[in-house]
Amino acid sequence: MLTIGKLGEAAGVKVPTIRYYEQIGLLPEPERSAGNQRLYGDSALDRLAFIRHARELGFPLDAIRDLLSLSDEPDQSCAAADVIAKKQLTAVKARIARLTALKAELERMIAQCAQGTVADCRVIEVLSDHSHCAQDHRTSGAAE
Amino acid sequence: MLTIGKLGEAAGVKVPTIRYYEQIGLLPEPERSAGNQRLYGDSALDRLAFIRHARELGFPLDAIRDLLSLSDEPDQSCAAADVIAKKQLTAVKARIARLTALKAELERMIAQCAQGTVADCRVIEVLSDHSHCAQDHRTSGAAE
DNA sequence: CTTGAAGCTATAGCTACTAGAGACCTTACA
DNA sequence: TGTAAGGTCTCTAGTAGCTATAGCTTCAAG
Repeated sequence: MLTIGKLGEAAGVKVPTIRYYEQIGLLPEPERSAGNQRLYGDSALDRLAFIRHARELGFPLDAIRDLLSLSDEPDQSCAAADVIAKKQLTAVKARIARLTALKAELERMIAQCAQGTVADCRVIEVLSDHSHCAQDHRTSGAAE
Repeated sequence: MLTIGKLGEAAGVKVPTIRYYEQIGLLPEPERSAGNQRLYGDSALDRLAFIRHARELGFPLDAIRDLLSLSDEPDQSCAAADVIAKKQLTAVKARIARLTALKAELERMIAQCAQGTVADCRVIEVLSDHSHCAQDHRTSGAAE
């Protein structure tokens, strides 16, 4: 049996975050010790690790909730989980594309920024001029 | 003179967001019409475009505030702006690396997810197992 | 048996917006 | 000149996903 601190350490999740996940119903209420402290078994660790990795993959908590409900009822079709994963993959690809363009923009900004005064510095100028925009700059509004 | 709606359209920023930026002091209070509606000149458009692009580049509002204060006093050294941009570049690079690893993970998940029941589906298994983690998975905690 | 770390609840705060209510202004057209 | 549509006004509250604080209790080591 793990205390909340040990569980958090094992899963790489901060203690208040675990309590938050319990509060919003992502984690079930655990057993308590005689002194009212939470005690977790291995299944809680698995579940929390699942949540953590899904968060790192960019899944919103609602999607994670869906995925967990699938695993809680394992006779359902896999198609639903597959749909969620594919949707996330699309979003991840879009983010990579956008960040790559932004990286180029930042690099150009830094290259143009001589070590003079701000008056000579193009960082600000570059950022206020639309004509410098990278292509995908306007097709954004995605889940950030 | 632009109304707030035209300004938002020109800069690609929603109207409530402009009012929000004014509220937190990123934009100065503009002139008003006889009927108390905001009226903006070109300098407001430049400033808002700057903010928008900086946001898209991933700068937090605090960093943008710093950059704006630099451009408001253009005799200062450019070094500060350069430092901010470089810091952002590092963060952007890290995010790209992480997302690329995550993309591979999702692709493998989808490939492994046969169209059977969840019991056969490895989506959840992959996500709860640390040993499947990509390398940089643990070096995160970055600005998301 | 004491001390210090870890845990408890509850509430408030954070970033960067977004949405809604209900009133007012502006403009285009008849 | 009237009116109707749609833009704008202020204000408040809500969103996601946590994080921080206060003030208390419990646990484990020495």
